[in-house]
Amino acid sequence: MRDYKVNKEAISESFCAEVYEIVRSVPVGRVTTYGEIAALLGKPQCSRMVGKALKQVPMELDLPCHRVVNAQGRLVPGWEEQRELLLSEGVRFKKSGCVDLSVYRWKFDSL
DNA sequence: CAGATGACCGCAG
DNA sequence: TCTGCGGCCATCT
Repeated sequence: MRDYKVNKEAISESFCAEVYEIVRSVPVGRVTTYGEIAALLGKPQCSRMVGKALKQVPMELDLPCHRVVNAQGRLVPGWEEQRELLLSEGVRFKKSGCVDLSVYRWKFDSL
């Protein structure tokens, strides 16, 4: 509790703030991609920043960052728990271990 | 300004 | 499925 400078690369607050809002709006049983979020932010080519932002997201925010996958329907490398979390929400995987984006891809149009 | 990094994207073999 | 390549953008050193 001395300092909260846990941020290593602290990207723009407005950027991560937008990401948080979007990810937090993802309903259960649905997933979204980094490119989608980046596009909603007005920067479809800035998908990398989205991933970096999610990485620095504290779990205290209760963000379902596990519902965010890449455009290939693949999950986060090194995070095996993500698959279990999605399974618990009713998300099915292909035999390859990828999410069926054609079914679970969520569009930010509910708000 | 230049170089390095990253939970990306798409293509090719 | 995996690996390599180049490209994109933001941030750090």
